[in-house]
Amino acid sequence: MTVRTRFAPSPTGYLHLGGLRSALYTYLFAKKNGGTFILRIEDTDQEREVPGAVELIYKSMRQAGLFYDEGPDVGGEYGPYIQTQRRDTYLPYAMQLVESGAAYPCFCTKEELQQRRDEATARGEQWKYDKHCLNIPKEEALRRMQSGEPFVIRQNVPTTGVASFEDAIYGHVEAPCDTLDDNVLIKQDGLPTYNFANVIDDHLMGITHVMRGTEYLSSTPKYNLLYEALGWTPPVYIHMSPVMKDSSRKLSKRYGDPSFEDLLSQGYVRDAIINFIALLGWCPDVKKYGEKEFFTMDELIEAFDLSGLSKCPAIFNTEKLLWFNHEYISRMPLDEYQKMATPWFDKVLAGKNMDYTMLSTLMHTRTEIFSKVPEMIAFLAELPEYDIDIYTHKKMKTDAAISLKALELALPALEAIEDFTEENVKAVLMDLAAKNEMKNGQIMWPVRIAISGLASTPGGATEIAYLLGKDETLRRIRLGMDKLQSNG
RNA sequence: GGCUCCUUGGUCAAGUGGUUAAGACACCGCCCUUUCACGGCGGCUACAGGGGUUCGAAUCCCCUAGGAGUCACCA
Repeated sequence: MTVRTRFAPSPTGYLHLGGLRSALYTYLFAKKNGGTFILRIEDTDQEREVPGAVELIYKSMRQAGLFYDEGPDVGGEYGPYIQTQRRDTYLPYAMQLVESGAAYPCFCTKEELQQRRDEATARGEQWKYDKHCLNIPKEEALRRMQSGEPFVIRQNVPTTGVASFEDAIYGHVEAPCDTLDDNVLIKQDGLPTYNFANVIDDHLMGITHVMRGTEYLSSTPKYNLLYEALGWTPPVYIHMSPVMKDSSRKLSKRYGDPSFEDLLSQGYVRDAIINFIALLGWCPDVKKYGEKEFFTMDELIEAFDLSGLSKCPAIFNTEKLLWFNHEYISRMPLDEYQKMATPWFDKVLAGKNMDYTMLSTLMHTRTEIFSKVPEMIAFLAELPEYDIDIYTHKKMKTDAAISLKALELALPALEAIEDFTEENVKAVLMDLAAKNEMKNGQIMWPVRIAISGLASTPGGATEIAYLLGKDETLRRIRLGMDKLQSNG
């Protein structure tokens, strides 16, 4: 049997991280088994549809590297892959169920339902559809449907017994039928609800493995009843635990939690996000992969196995993502780094004519996330205000007096350099330390403080001096000397 | 509230009756070093609680507690 899986989002906005992870696992499972990965758009709720969301999904999937074999914009033999474009396929199946008694038309208005629901609530009862319209004789019901009276079609769930299914992760799951409601299958607007569309489309599209979030765990027994009534074999169900913001809240845009797009624009790199997300709720077989935690997409495909999926919700924690991001950035080739970093450099250094290649070598292994780059290098554009206390450093054996001396020595020495390269600056300053019997740090530390104004910087004194250029370096050293003198 | 599912350190997690209960991130030391970062070494912290079953339980069963999901003409 060829594996066919699908990712079936509804176009209500951006691709959130929970959705991204579901899509990733579904993709990995298909590819691992040499199967087909399908994208299907579930847009049966026309009111919730957000304009442009479908295109956003296509774009995000590609950015994430999740290439589907079949889908609305790539075609396939089982299309269309947008449910509203399949609107006529659902009713005949619903009528087949009506015919067999597994479903029935319902003419109750929303107002009537609301009233009965309120009454039930007032009596302290749990509301469930009361099968009111199940009592209408079939001929009368058909006549009313044909006469144009508004109707919906409801699933006729048995009142006794249990409904169940087998889940690849959670095992046997069952629910007493009397706790299950007669859900609407076909809405008044003629479109199916998720409860019906997922069954019909998964079957029609030949989906062998249904992978989705655990929010469907408790309604899946009902779906199996539908498969049964239709005489179809249910797919293998694989329910995936959610991604949480904290122990009690799911990740959601409503609370400002980042989407995949947001993460990218903040300067997280794609492969780091994918690697991190993959390991959030799934663990590769330790026997085969040991402590390995860096995986390319191909390696994820190779390693993916359902037995590594976790049953419990995982909290999305940016600390580790940040670490992955740092690692991925450090490992990328320098030129690639420079290409990615340039727009961020430009935010504070545009027009400064700075050596971006040199800057890149300094920032390359120090960049955790690109959005932090501008503030890390802002001191190059403008010397920040600083307190002379930072000239004092115990380990470097520096204080204000030594620092002043160091700057006094450094100024003419640097001034004398013709070709102001990093190597030359370094040679001069090291030489200075040696000749004056000072520790390297006693020269380097004060110079770096004077030209950066910061206790810690990407790169040391010599690299920064080179980046700033001779004039600016000398200007900042003089400023430092002034500061030290006036406070001394 | 009913139903369903879940519960190993702060976080991600390994573990499927016998382990000194891995590893990673974070955090804290120390080393390296012209700062920071990187790197190296070391440290801290966990089986939700209570009952069983068993020679032996994080692993099996029950109860309690906590959490999540669901109970729409949303998906």
